Amino acid sequence: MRLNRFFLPTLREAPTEAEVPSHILLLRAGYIRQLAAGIYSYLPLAQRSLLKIQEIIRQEMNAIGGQEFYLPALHPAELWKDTGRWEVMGDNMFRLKDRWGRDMCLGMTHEEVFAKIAHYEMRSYKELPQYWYQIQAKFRDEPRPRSGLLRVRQFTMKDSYSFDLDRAGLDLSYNDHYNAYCRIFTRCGLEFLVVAAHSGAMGGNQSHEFMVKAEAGEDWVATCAACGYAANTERATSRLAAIEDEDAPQPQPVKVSTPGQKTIDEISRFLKVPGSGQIKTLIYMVESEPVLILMRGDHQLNEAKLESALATTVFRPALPEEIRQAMGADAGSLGPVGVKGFRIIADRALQGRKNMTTGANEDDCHIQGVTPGVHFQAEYFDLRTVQHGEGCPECDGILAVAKAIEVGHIFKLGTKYSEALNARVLDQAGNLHPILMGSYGIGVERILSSAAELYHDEHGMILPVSIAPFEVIVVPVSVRDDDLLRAAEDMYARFQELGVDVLLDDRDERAGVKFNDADLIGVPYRVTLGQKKLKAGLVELTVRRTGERTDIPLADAVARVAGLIAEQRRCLDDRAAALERLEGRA
RNA sequence: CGGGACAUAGCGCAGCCUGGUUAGCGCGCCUGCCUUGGGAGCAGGAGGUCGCAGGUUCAAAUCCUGCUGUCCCGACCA
Repeated sequence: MRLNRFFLPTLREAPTEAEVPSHILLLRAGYIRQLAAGIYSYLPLAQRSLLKIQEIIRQEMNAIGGQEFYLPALHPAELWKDTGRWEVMGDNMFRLKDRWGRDMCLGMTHEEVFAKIAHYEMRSYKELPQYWYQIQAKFRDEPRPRSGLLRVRQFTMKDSYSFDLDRAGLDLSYNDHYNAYCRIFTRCGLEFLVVAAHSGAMGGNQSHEFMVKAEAGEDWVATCAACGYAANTERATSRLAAIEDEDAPQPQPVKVSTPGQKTIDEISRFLKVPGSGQIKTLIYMVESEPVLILMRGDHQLNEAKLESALATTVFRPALPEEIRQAMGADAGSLGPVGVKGFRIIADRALQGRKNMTTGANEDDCHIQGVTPGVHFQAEYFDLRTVQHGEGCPECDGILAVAKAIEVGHIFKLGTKYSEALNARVLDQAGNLHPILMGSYGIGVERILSSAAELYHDEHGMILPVSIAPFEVIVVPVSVRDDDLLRAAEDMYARFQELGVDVLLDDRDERAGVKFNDADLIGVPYRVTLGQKKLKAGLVELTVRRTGERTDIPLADAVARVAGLIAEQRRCLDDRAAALERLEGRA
């Protein structure tokens, strides 16, 4: 491509609406422009990069036997009503009506549509397993789009679905996808980690997320450097230091006056009791019934874990009026002792504790000497969010908690959708079985954004060669010098002959402008042609990642750079292949 | 949905508090000269419904009300 005719609207300054590095860079480098909140146009640079990412995904999906489909983005409501997700998805779903007033929606994901096809067409276990995938736009009316392409309302997802007769088959399908995903992200040049994850609204019972550590991420992952334990904090557990409580001085709790003291910290100071010696009482409305949730004072409730414990998604923190009506006191003076008629669930960290402090259900009063199991009964679950620096649950190591971007997520769905949509096959014995499904997603734009987050400097992006929109840029420092221009044109033509994605900066601009643009858009290699060196038969090669510059003979420049690019690609491919051996499953 | 902020030229901003004739600045853009190894220099020029709609006023970018849009902080997900 000739830059002279290429649409490259680079910005010298960062637009104010952008805060995270990838957003700023993608805007500045002329990759994207915003159309509305969370809706972006992809300009030629972005499109080139995204197509390369999609091609890598295609190759790896095809390699495990995946078959590419292309399903509608526009769905009839009935399909989603059949699985109950018409209601479950709530305001996150874009809804519309057709001219006859029929309810329609834009697809948020495609379990329903694929399962429907399976329902119509799959009859026998002999047809299984199947891996079906597509690369398609998804629509989600996010409450808060943000961070450029990281959280948007329309995005491109590679979604695949596996169909198996039984559990063992699903396990194999899941592993195939697990391995394919490792290869995909590796070939895209990302450093990533795989973590145990919460299944959420998707249903199913096992899932992993593929995470790229980055400040701009919206997820938190807990990892142990010692044993490799890794989990989303929605799932992560940790080893807590044991606490030896003294026996309470009296058999019954004692009420104390705590005027104006509401928070855990205030009580700590006022009563000289650390947060770990207190019971924090939260009231949630669960399917419109108040439920008491008890946490150790210094611990945080994790709503994803609460969802698992309650086995419902219909809950929310109670409003102040609801709290007063249920408990007879305001938040800040609540406790489980003497409460009747409400469900009480408690975090496991309270099990075996004694002589604790909590609210008395009377404003400005607390009680001390409370022992779980003696002064109140509760159902125990793991409900707390792990904290940085706590002990690893699987070894003697220490957990680190870091922010991360979710680039992929794989689920074992089971039969939720196949049962709802009646996708069944006959087994060998002639019995009907609902098909076991798996669901596997990759956020295509998030790969690009993650790369930009991971690899940039003050000059711009430094994209991996496998996903960079161009592999090399040829820069004659002046196009008014015929010799330079001719040499550059010649080099450009020879790169093209070799199938290298080459950009020729034939703009009549000063060298500095060209260098800055090349740096900004993140082209991995730059060949600079200047008068002096050219007379000596030399050109300059600059490696974007390292900034390293070397003079090389004009005569071998093309072969040399093409070789470097191929070597870089091979390096990523080799790493992907090595992963496969490591897992040894696919 | 709760909380906070912003909206003036393509981008970044000033002006608004304390209303007043032609709304400025930097970058970018166009023309010419000059320059050509890290966003140069000189001269000239184009470009604005001051987010929208009402209101107050002799007079509104400026004050008031409503709306819309965008961003940021909390609950959802690729």
